[in-house]
Amino acid sequence: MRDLLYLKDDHIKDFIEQIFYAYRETYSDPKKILKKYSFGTAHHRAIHLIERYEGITISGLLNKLKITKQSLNRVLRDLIKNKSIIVKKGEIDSRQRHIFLNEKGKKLFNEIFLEQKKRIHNALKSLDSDSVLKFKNVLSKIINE
Amino acid sequence: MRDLLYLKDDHIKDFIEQIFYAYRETYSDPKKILKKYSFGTAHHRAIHLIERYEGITISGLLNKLKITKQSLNRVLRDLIKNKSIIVKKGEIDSRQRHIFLNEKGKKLFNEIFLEQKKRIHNALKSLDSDSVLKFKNVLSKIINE
DNA sequence: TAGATATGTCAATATAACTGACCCAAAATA
DNA sequence: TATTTTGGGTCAGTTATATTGACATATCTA
Repeated sequence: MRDLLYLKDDHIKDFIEQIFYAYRETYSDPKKILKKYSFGTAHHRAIHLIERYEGITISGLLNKLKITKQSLNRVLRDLIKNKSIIVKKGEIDSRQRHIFLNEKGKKLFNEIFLEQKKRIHNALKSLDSDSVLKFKNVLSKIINE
Repeated sequence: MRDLLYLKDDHIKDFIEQIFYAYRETYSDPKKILKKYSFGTAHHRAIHLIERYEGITISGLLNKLKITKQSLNRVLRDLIKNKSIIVKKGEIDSRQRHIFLNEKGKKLFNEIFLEQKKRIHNALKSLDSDSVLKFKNVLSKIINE
């Protein structure tokens, strides 16, 4: 209870504000790269998840992105047209589509990631592992509710 | 250097993903409330900053929001029409406009904040003050670059 | 076979941003 | 004082990303 200090409203308001800045800055760094491909942040988020969860299905993406399938479809159409991703029918359940980055997509992802990495790397490099672990722990608590 | 583990690419990718989720969840909680007033997240962000920085000027808001003044103006027009904010000419520099929440705006802010507070409060309550301090420290490092 | 599930798509609309071109008034400066 | 800069406002058009709602199709499951 001696920690109640850290739960004061002003403190929480600061958090809310800082989370906004952190998101905005982290996701605006690679915008120039995306523009070269005529992509936006929506494409970025999809590419990110497809890289992280190789072979993810449409509904898997929908659950993570929390957008409608109409919105997702526009993004995926662009990525397919650009030949950054490929889509494979499920072997077990052939209704499902499994999505993968191909070579072009992997290159694009790496370009994007390199930009974002700079910021995070810079932030973390001066910190000890305890800070990093605790940061991640708090983040996950915020997400899980 | 023993902490290099915490800077591995996959770890950084996780961060980037989690920051997205944290932002999205934190800012989607109060959407039902905003809708009652026909406001969106753009209005929310403006209201938040006006509450935090009482009397903030237009250029102050622009610097924090990093949007164009045309975009900001749309939002502020709505808030003025709704009588949630008032705008005062600067006494020292009468070109400037200082923006304040009035009673209606304060009520709205509190309604919104209460929703957001739940999530953050829940996340922080089980944690020690060290975690909270370190979380905030990492966040600020990410923002400052 | 009937129903549920996974995906795809058409059309219209909403939200929040953008670019670019101006305007005015007031402050700062040469 | 004359000129330039700054702070703010606005018109018009466009783009990016999302929405709702309605259907369609193939495949899986009970």
